[in-house]
Amino acid sequence: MPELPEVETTCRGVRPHLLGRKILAVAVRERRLRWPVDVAIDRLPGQTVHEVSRRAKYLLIKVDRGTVIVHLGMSGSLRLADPELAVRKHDHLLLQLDSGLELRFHDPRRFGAWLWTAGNPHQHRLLNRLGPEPLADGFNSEYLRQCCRGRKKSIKEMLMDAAVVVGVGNIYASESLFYAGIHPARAAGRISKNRLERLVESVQSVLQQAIQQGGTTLRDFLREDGSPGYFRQQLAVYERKGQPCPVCNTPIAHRVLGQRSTYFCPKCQKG
DNA sequence: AAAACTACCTGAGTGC
DNA sequence: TGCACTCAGGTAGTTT
Repeated sequence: MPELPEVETTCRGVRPHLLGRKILAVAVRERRLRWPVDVAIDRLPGQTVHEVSRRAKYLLIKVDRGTVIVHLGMSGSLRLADPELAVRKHDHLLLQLDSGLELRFHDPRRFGAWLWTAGNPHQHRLLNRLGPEPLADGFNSEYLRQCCRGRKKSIKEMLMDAAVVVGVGNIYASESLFYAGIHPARAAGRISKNRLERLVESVQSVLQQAIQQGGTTLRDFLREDGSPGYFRQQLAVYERKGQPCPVCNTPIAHRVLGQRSTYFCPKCQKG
């Protein structure tokens, strides 16, 4: 589930527990994540955390000799736990801190990642071709128009393309298009400037509201203290097939787009 | 260049 | 109760 709001929530949640803390010990209980856990992670003990930030859906934890790059994948979550607490199934990685707490990475599907770079993390091959942050100035209607010009791909797939804009996954793509009144299957190149402008605003307001609610918990996502995100209650269309549109009461429709479940209101999102 | 599709993995839910 | 099956939030990599 983790899309931008969930990763941002995690980032804000773990940051105060990590900043300035020294890592005392590391236990890699399962190395087989999306890629094998980088062996540099085993050498974290003794290093101090200097910065915790987010780029796209990646968490960046800067320590003495480089940066840990964490991705939550589809089912990952980070949690601060009392080390005495029993380790759960799928707790793949444990970082013992000098505060007495332990950072635990839990990821049933193992699509997450723990990578390392000694240099500038933004130059890392997984990060250096990413599009702008949706909540930054670089993501605006003029930019989006350039991206969409001449493209036949659906606007929803476009929003989910990290080279166009980062952090917008399957849930927030459907939600944003609903608020912009744009049909998710519409060819990206055939949307007017005004409507793209409205889409930029929708993406930003949906993400901001989701961050305020601590993200969306559908199945796996939990915050650093184990609590869920509360944005699920605010979802207008996602996973609401057949239920009334919050605006016009028309039953929400569902179809597959780019092999992903897509939800929309057939009346509010005609064009 | 862009679009289409595959792969990675576990668990929840459904239908027989 | 059990088995077979489908589906799920991400995204790099390969093929068309």
